Amino acid sequence: MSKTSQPKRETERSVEHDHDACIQTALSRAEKRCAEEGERFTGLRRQVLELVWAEHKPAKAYDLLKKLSGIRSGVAPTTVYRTLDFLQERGLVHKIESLNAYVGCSQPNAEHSGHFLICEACSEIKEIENSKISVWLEKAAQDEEFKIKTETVELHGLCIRCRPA
Amino acid sequence: MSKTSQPKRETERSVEHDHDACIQTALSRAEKRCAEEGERFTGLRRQVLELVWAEHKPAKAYDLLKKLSGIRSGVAPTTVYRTLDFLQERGLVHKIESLNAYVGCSQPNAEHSGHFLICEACSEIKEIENSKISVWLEKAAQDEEFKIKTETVELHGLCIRCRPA
DNA sequence: GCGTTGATAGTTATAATATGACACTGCAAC
DNA sequence: GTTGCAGTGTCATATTATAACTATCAACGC
Repeated sequence: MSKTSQPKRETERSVEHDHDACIQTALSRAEKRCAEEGERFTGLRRQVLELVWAEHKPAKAYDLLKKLSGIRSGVAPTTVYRTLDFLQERGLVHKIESLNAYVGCSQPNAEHSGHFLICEACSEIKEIENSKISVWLEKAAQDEEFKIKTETVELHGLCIRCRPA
Repeated sequence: MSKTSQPKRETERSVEHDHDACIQTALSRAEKRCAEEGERFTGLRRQVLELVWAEHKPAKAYDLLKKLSGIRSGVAPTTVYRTLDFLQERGLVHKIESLNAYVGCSQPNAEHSGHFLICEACSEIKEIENSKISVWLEKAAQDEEFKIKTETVELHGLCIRCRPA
């Protein structure tokens, strides 16, 4: 949560991943995106986004609620859901429907539904940047003359670190 | 719900779709599938499956609960969820994660997660039989060396009948 | 047939997730 | 500085889902 970068912790990811920098990037992108749209990136919104980005894992609304209560007062479920809705509408977080949980969006500039790889073992979530998926799905939908508006694609399984060698 | 086929109603679908036959097919497939696995296809299970299949639309657990209460006694949430779990495990129904609702599975023999087209306008759900989708998703996952176990693919939009000409 | 056993279903309670409606506050545009 | 509205606080409640325990039933060996 600090603005200054911490020494890397040797988690599964950290060898190649400076997560404090990762969070900072997300926050500045959010700031920029809100500015572009004439929306205010308030303290509450920043805090919630920061908490969602705390890990590359799904964050449950009521867990966010608990953590948020630790850093400000007058926090109710509404507070959290309202803020998550705001962030979702601006493409700053995605809801993972199959988990009732939220993750930070790694490419908030694009107009897109997210596509996710979700590890059953370590819970880490990776958003796939593969735009071919949408093209493929469009193709499949066209066979039925169906016009896609939003895509929920959540692939559960084992990530590279958790799958047996 | 009757065993005998009713005259077709002129719903959006019915011109080409005899839904009573559709339900009957689903029920006999379920019966067969349970028999194969040495499971009992009890009255409760049949009633729940029948209710799920009442329409090609997502059925909410608590709506099923209400309807079920109309045709038997001692029905509680547990009753419904337990039965839905049973049916899901045998591939007879799918849960639509993005709606917290259930639909009958149209291809219960296959070992598969479902892929769905969900119309925002009329709520009808169509399960896509396109096996290429899984192949494509596997391919995308392989880039990340991710091993997929289950796929949630729910495409929201407008079906052929509801999209503007 | 009869008792044993395991699966099925009933019962009660409660947890987890999410929304609605209204009031207050403080920033920003004028 | 006032006014208006977005943002937040507050309270109440709806919706979705599970846990733990009990009772019942049906299949099987004897």
